[in-house]
Amino acid sequence: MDPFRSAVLRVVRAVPEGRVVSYGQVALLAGRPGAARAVGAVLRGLGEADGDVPWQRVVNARGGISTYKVGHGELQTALLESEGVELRGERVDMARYTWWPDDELARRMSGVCAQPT
DNA sequence: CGTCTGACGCACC
DNA sequence: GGGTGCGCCAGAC
Repeated sequence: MDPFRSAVLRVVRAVPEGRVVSYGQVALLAGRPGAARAVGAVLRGLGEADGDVPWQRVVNARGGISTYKVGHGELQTALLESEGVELRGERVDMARYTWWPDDELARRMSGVCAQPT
């Protein structure tokens, strides 16, 4: 009942363990390029029923942990490290951990998943 | 409708 | 590297 929210959760759920994506990336993959802030708003509203959404794999474009602003920075960092993502200071090495769906997966996500060249 | 807000991003300085 | 400003989208009033 909320296309945007559904698309966001679908994309985030597709991110593999040990990999990360940025808010802007999620927005793009969800079919709303530019709606990075709105993605954060969706994740901010996650509840108990969304326990299968790996929100910790979403960081900002520079690999920074944005959840410190809402008091979840320590938790997110711990969760990421527990799945093998190394943090340099308070940031993730995006060149090394960023995930993009391959064509096959993109097809399965049945959305507007244009992959940047 | 108009305004404000923010788990953002980018161009600048 | 840090800091500022502005545009962005979706929601809440």
